[in-house]
Amino acid sequence: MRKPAAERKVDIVATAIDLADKVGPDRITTEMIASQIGVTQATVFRHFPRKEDIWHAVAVELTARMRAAWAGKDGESDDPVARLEAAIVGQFKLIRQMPALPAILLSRELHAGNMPLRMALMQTMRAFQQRLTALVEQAIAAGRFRHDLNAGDAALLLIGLVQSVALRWTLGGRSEDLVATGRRLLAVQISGFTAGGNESEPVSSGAVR
Amino acid sequence: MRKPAAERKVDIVATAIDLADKVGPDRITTEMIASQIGVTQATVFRHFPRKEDIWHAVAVELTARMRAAWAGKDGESDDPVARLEAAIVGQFKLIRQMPALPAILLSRELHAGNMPLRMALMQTMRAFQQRLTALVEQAIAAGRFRHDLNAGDAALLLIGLVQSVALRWTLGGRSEDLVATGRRLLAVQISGFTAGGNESEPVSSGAVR
DNA sequence: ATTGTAAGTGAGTGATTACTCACTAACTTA
DNA sequence: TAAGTTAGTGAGTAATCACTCACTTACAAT
Repeated sequence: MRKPAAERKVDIVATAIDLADKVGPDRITTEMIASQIGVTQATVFRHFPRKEDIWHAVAVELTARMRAAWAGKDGESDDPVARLEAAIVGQFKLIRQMPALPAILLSRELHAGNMPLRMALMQTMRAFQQRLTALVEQAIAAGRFRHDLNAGDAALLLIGLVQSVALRWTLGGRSEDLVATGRRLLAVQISGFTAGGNESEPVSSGAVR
Repeated sequence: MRKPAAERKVDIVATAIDLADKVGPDRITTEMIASQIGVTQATVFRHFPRKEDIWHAVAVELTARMRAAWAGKDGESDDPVARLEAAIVGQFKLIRQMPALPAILLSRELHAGNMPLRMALMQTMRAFQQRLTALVEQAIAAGRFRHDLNAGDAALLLIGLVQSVALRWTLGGRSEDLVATGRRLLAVQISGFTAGGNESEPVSSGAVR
């Protein structure tokens, strides 16, 4: 089946992401990609002259999805804590949907000798951090979080929460419910940020999902 | 220089760990190891018949060091919070000393098709988690942490803290001071666990290092 | 000194991999 | 329908890799 280049490129990127999950980002060969799509290996090189180019396209795709996952949704709440939760749960949902994400972001394929790409990824991370920092600041200003809380550090703890829950989920064979576990730990973390009554203030118990 | 097998094996394992940091765990070739030591490639195979055996030895070495790093030190404090801090700062110090550790623990080399090894690593992780959980429980019992804090979840947050700080340090070119950053965020995290006065209770300000 | 053993080597081998290229077949446009 | 363009292919190639093996050299014990 002959396809226009734009579609084939999408195929190749999607297949690379899929294989990254199955065999690991650095184990992917152009032959694997080709045979899974149902074309010959040479076809892959017609669309991406160097294998490295595939990874570049993958990175573009992933950063776009990550940004979309934490961006404000349509029916945005005016409660900063709820928005904070939404941004983080969004990441969990994205990872559940694309389990290869952590492995790809950490892979040498994207980092080794690829400064520009590396910088682009780190910038995306930093953007996420800034978004979280801003939300924490709003929560502090609204009196929902303690005033002595450092917003930047709190944001780093939240990012760590996402990373570590995702990591444990991946290494643990993905048996547990990523979003549920993430939500549970997020509640614990947030209760530590919360001002005044420490008494297990329930965190946005709404039926999300 | 001819060496007894025991020493050469140590050489090879140490070189593998060193190279894992420089080029990445999955990029290491037996030729790299050999030439860095100053022997021929065939020599490597005399001591480790299969490359996989090298990774097995590396894993044994690493898990031993990790356990040592969180184990109770000699002059053990009786304050559970101080011991908690010591266990975690110990991990930061270990990673500073062996920066390849995170990369190796996450590498496919150690996970792909190596169930027993995978299980052993996860058991080490679980042991760390249990140690932290126990310490958190003690801190709660001692009235230092909130009573409504779930010890297991708190331990997971602390592990996430270690993982994410180490990760950011690695990806960020190791420019910042890992132990200092780790200590700072640990203080923020612990202040969220702390009972009663939330007012930035300073965390074990002693001159540690 | 002789001999047995353990460490090291040189020179391979087959498998895998990214990448090339001359050529063909399928769509598109005139 | 003729001509041009774009996607796809078959058959390579050079490089790299883990691994092998017959052989040599260093060392220790007798």
